[in-house]
Amino acid sequence: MQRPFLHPTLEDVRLESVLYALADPARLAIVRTLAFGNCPMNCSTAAPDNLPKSTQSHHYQVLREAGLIRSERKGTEVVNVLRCEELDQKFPGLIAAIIAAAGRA
Amino acid sequence: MQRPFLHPTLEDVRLESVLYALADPARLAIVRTLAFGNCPMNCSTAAPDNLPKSTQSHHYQVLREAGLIRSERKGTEVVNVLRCEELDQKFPGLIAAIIAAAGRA
DNA sequence: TCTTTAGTTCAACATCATTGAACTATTGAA
DNA sequence: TTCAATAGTTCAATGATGTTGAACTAAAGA
Repeated sequence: MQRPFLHPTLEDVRLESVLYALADPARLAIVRTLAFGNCPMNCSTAAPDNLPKSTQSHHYQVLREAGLIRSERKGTEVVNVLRCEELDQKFPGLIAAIIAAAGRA
Repeated sequence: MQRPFLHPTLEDVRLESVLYALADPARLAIVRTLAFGNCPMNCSTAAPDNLPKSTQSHHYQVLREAGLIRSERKGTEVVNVLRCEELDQKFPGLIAAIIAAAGRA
């Protein structure tokens, strides 16, 4: 058994970390894919193509530690979901506005 | 006469750059101060205390190039305003959500 | 047990941020 | 005018971060 992932509590989620995490094009793309897919998705599926696995892994870690996603091991995969309801409770309208804004690029 | 500041057109403003600019605590503080002051404000006034001038200058450049603020020289000062109406046109609700979210920290 | 799959960790290198020191432009006073 | 003060800018050095190939691990399936 591998050690489980650590996720910040909603209280510990910081706005700066959320913005920082979403300021990267690859991570923003992952979040959009999770948002529109609205179901758990493994890492490679939600990530942009041609992104090296080690880079992918790093980006998921940043998203997780910022509190944007929740990850869980399922067999050989890691499945991820957006923590949107929680985040919207803490930062009303923020994630929705960012995802909408990302749609215009 | 010093060379004038360059500001991206609204069209050239990229979401990633906006998020990146606001992911820094000092820059977020500057933006909040400009938002609540709702009038042109010089650099030192809007910046957090004890921030070295060269660092300040760097942060204003990042905010300017991201399209968040508009700067103009007035005598020995540089006065800055938030480009909020413009930004809200391009990214509806985004800046408002971020400023509101920043208020809860 | 062996192989495949999916992801992680490590280490090296590249890129970027911070800031002291020197500089510039403008203003106001003498 | 000249001089000093004010407000920012630029440069260069250092420190902190991001990216990624290579080696590794854990689970699943043949």
